[in-house]
Amino acid sequence: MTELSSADPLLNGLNPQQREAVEYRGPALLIVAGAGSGKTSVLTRRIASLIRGREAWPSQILAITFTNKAAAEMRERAEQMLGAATEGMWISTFHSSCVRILRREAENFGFTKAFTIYDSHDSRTLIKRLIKETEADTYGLSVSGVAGKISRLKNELTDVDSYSRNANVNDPTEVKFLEIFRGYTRALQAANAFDFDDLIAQTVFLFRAFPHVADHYRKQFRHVMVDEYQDTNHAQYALIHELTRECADGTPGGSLTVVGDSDQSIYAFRGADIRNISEFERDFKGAHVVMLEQNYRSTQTILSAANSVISNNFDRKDKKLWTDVGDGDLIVGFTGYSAHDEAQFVVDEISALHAQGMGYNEMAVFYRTNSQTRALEEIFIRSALPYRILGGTKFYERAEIKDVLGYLVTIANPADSLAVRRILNTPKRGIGPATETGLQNYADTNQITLREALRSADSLGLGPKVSGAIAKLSGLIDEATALAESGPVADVLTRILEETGYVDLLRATRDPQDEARAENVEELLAVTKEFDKNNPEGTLIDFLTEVSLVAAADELDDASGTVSLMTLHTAKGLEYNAVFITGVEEELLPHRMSAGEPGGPAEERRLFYVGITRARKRLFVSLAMSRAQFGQTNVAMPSRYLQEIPTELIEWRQSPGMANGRDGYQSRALNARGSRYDGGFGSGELGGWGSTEGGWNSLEASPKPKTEWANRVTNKIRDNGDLELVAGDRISHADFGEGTVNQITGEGAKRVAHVKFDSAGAKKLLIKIAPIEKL
DNA sequence: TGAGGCTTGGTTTTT
DNA sequence: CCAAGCCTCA
Repeated sequence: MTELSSADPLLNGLNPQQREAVEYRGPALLIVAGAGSGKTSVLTRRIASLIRGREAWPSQILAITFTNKAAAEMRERAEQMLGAATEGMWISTFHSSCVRILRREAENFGFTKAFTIYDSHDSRTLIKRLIKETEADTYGLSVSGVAGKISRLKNELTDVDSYSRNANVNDPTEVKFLEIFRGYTRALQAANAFDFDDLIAQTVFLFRAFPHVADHYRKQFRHVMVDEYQDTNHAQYALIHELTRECADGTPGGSLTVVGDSDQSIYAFRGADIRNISEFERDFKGAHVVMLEQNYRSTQTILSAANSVISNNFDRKDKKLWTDVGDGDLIVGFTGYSAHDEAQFVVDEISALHAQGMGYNEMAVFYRTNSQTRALEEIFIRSALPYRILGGTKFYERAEIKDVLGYLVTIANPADSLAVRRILNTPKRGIGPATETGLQNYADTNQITLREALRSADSLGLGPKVSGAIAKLSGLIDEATALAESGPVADVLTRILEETGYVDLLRATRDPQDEARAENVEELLAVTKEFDKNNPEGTLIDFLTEVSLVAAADELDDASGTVSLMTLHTAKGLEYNAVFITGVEEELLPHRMSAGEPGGPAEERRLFYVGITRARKRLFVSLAMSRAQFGQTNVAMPSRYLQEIPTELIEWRQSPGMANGRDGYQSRALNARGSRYDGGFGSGELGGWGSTEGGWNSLEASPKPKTEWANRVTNKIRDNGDLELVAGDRISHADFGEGTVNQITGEGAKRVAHVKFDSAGAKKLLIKIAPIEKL
């Protein structure tokens, strides 16, 4: 081991803990990296110091991240330090590392290196067909239920055989599920395809089944580093274990460095197991732990709020983020009357910050659920503020893109019948479901693939028109396959588009959205050209791999000059000068679905924590008093997490407890220590929030909301609380006039009156807040 | 084969 | 309320 002098530029500007994280040498190292503590910098410097100190060759480094973006960032930073010496390093995501290994080793276990990667949509399509075939829906099995269960099992490394060994054969539903699981596994194998979860799980199975193969990679990767370790699921954990295990010939496993922050674990619902990090020291005996607590991102005010919130999670290693940049501004809180009112606040503050010189791309708005974008978008558009929404429908998930990719997949992997089915009648060429079934049956009886069956269309006794169409399609595939042998991907795609007329057909329709679809396809063509340019040696398979594993078409370009809107989940790993966290309400944050689950509220708290710690300088938290959801307007309660921010750190523009505009007034109830809010929709009571002046109840005295948008929702929010209504009652509504109650549904605060109005028709009203009177 | 009506379900989702 | 998917009918 080479001693690094303290003048080493690699250690410049590092604090003692960071330095230790770079310099420590041993079999296992856990870097507990709080938000904004410079972990990427530490990780890349650690790599650089291994190379510079001649402790490792580049090819012995394996650095694993979860996202392409994180991998790209790490590679870029490593290149800045090491230049060409980074060549040969594996710096990539879990999934692409596994694909790389699987492509090399696929022939060991019944796949070819041309295998397809099924995304979750492909999986569902397949499962849907299996459910239909086995009539499993009559057993209460749904596509999403089965897909979710299969995914969970794979993440736990349970394959069909081990599942069947423990299955309860007396439970017909379980037997049915097993049948589908088996069919699904067979179909993937027959199609020479892996789903996302397989990529990890099959690599683990490969290593376990072929120790000499595993040894090869163990000997290659002497230094394994894993980022965001708190988000690893069991399969990923096992993969890391397998990679760093001792070889059969006694060669010790490589050194393992993991970086993570259990306070930022927000993917438990996807199988991430927080114990992987919290029990790291138990798993890897002699592991060394370094804690990075100094934060280089946020003001002390923001960090104090974050610390205070997260400290409410028990069962965590205590750590306190701190900074030496000073307190900065107070957090600003706002309570809107409605989601639109809240959005108006966000927009107003963004305009003000922009007027003070902050760029739009330095600001971001976070929310818990995608459906919250609607109100925000409306106000952003109306205010002409530039914005973009991250996440949402991904480019490669669009139907038109998947159609076109179906051709490329068919060419690259002829065994993939799912892809063949997709393109069979796309664009329309008269090959209907009956023909498809006929072809599939023919393929099954003759033990050939669907692709091969297309060549025998003549012997199927189909009409001349259909046979001709199949022959033409088959010819096109052959032709394009030949082209793909040597030619660039763009040429293959161009030929397909020409022969099928796909884009022209889209342009010819009257649906205005088809123009956008045509543009998307042309965008894809541009992507292939770009790929060809960047990868002169790249094959069609390489292209498809990249496409499958790149999520959103790299949405991040920070120079765009727009405000970014995204979910709290998407926000992880990002940072902005100003951050708005919206919808900080019970039922939303924590979300109603997770509030009852074990560990749910704690994970939601971490989500809030992640949101808070994204902010560098300014943090805004906002909520609405009423929120429309599923067509109904519900009373919303401030989130329990709001109370966990110390009073003195928030300046309320309009506080939840008292929104009547008296300057300087702050709800004592809101920030009072120990006054735990435990009410909810079902409780029928307002809980601890209203103790000063009745919480939401006092709102009738409020001044009119400042935005005209608020008028869209009734601004006379009142509390009819215990107003008793029964079917047959006559009522009067402020907007709809008089009517008769037909029935009452729901309970407590959620009681809904179904009213037939004399002139306004039938309406459903939330009794608690509707502006109604019993006549 | 496509349009339109009906049902259903509606957290989050790095790959 | 509202989007996606399914079914039905011309």
